[in-house]
Amino acid sequence: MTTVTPSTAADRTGVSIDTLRYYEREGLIGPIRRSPGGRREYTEEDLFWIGLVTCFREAGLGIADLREFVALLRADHPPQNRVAFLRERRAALEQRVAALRRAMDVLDEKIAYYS
Amino acid sequence: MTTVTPSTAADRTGVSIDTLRYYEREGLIGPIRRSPGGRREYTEEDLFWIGLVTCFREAGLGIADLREFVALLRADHPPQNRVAFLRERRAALEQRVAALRRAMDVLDEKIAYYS
DNA sequence: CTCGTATCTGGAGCGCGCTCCAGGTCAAGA
DNA sequence: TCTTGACCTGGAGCGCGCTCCAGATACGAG
Repeated sequence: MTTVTPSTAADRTGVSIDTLRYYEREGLIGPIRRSPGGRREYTEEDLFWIGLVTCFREAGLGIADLREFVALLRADHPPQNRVAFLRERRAALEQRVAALRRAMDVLDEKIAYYS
Repeated sequence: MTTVTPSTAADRTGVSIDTLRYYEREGLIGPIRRSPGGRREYTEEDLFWIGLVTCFREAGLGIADLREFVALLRADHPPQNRVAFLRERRAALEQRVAALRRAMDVLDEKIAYYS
């Protein structure tokens, strides 16, 4: 399996090495495989997963949310609450979109007023 | 002019008294008028403005952004950059909406997969 | 006037999400 | 072999946005 060094992983995901280690400590990614010498070796799957985490972070989900999300999506988890949890998260994101729309409406009004 | 005590202002805006004072210190609201004894007296305009600030905070704008926003909207400001600034903020909010949509798409995919 | 509650100020403390640092290890090139 | 630079760990530090606290003052009800 072809793997990649920490600095390359950082370059390719846009996430700093420190943050990658932080995410791993927090259980959001990995655990990442190690070389005989103890260095991390990121697989393509790892990079993909980091992309998912980044996507959710950019959407404003907190570390604790993501930890729960990860735990739920890891294959070994009993699937019972999965869909409910996912729907709940989706609804929360919709709330955030609504808040953004309200703010944008205010801005539009001000823009119209000053134009 | 009818005014309102700090605790009433907090109740009506949903913002804690401490946070109201914090916002005032940071220049996001007020300065709030004082009674002879030194207590704050919030006018209806103050409450309305607090609502605006809250709206933007909920949309994820930072304190520094809001300070700039407030400075720009306060009547005495030269109007030259106003509209540009507002449009810029609007674009930033649109970016955030886009990030949320990406995350929601991922969730939808997972929901479909597990349903 | 007294009591109790609300409010005042300045400043400390906190949770989050990184970010940085010291001191040491590993590994590729000259 | 020696040097150089990427990487390791554990832990400290930081900026943000509150939130809480101590000690003092204001003020309405009885």
